[in-house]
Amino acid sequence: MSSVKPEDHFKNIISHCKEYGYIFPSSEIYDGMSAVYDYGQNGAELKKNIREYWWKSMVQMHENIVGIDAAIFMHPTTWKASGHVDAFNDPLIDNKDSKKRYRADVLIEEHVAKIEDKINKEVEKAAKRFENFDVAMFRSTNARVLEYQKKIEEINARFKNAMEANDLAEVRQIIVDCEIVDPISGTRNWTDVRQFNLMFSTQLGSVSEEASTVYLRPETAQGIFVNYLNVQKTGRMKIPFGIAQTGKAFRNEIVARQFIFRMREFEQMEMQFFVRPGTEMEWYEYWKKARLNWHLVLGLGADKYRYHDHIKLAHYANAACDIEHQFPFGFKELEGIHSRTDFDLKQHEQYSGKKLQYFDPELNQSYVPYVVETSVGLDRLFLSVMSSAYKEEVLEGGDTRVVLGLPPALAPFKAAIFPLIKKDGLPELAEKIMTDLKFDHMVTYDEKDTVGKRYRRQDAIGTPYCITVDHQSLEDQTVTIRHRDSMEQERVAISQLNSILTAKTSLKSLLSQL
RNA sequence: GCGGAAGUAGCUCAAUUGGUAGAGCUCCAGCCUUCCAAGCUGGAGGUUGCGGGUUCGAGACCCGUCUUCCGCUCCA
Repeated sequence: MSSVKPEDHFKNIISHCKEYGYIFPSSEIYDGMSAVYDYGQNGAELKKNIREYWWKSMVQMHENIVGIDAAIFMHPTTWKASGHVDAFNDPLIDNKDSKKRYRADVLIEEHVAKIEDKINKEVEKAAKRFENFDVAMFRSTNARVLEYQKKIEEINARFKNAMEANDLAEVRQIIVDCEIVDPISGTRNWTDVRQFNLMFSTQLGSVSEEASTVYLRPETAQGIFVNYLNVQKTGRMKIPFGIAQTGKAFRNEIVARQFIFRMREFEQMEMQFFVRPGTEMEWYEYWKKARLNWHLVLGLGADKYRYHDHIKLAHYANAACDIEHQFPFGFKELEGIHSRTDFDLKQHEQYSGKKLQYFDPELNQSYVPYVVETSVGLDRLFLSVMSSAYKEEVLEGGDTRVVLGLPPALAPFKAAIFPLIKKDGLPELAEKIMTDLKFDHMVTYDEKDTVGKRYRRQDAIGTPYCITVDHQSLEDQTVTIRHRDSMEQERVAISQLNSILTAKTSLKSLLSQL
């Protein structure tokens, strides 16, 4: 480990990503876009390799999982059914003194809860005072309780009307009228209520009068749910089975930061596993384990991963956990495993009017399947790999090197091929080796500068092997192959290079450990 | 969104109280021929994030704006 401070460590990783063609700020010549990044020549390769590792581990390695590629545009009703139109619309309000931001609806709900507490206290007090206490009678007759109850109903009705009418000024007025104070500053110095719609919307249709509002999908999962029956029927899928998908999703985050950790445009890799109701917890446990193992096989360090079980569950889930990874800025969510019950399919049944059931021949009955979801952010995964792989080493003799210890199967280039010197026919032989290997492997060629410099350049982009052609190569058709991590060399026959690279750098080397 | 810090070459950073924008590394073309970044010669690369203002003169001072980092907040 280096002695670099954590915040510098993260900065260095970001700089390294830019300097070596992994990640650039988007539209940088126009000053960039907040929280939008572009993948460069090496980043695109690494990202593609991670995606492929995921896809093959899901689709190719499981006979009962198939992949789809749904459109980003979906029928607007999809998002009503999924709950995103409502749940993704948060009215927010700031307190000008404490500078804290709150969800306006939460403030009002908490205020209502406080009044309910008061009712309960009245009931408790009365219960102590009277024998043969009739709670229901007390609640329906006590003047003070009735007054509280009336207040609650008034507030709830006002709030409901305000939200339905999208009247944000009225929402603020409710907060003012209820004399709600900021718990921190204790003041009522509120800003206006503002609506943050976390879904991006756009217009479909070229003529504005005929155009309708569509959303850029905030998750890929719904593309799977709306196609669940198509895939089940045409693929003759038998429960339990899964549908996998990778693709872009979009969220208009209020605050999007920490490099590519939270972006407004990002790529998800999701798999929805359809199971018989009642068996979902077994499958939830199965995928929880399987997914952690998938991460561990990357070899970036077992201590960098941990589970985080959700206590507060989303509206659709009956169990949920995250796999967290230790990023330079702490343990953060990398992947989510959720038992989503039959919520989504039931919702789509209701909104579409189509039956989304499965006939189970073993049970001889039809049902809406339960769903266990695994959902991982590809960009986060990229950052987890990059930040774990980045090392600043101090070598014997005091000089330093920056090396990306990428898993060889994920590295953009599997090998670099060098002539030791740029004459005596060495470049010609090196280029011939290159030409032979490139049908099967991503390889690169370099003849500039001393060979030591070239090794370091490859270390910096994470190339696991460097193949050097020297004078001996011309005589006995052997070359040296130099290992990135140990910097050790061995001499091998040119004819063996292809199979060596296949054995060490193909995805099979990872998939076979699952 | 609020508070703090910052923005000068591809990267890391200089530039005295306001007085001609520089260095190292990288990169490119050669020379040299050596298995772990360090030899030699030459070269490219900047309206100092952007826009105003003060001044004889602004990289520096003032205002606005954009972007990034840290903290708060948010994350179905």
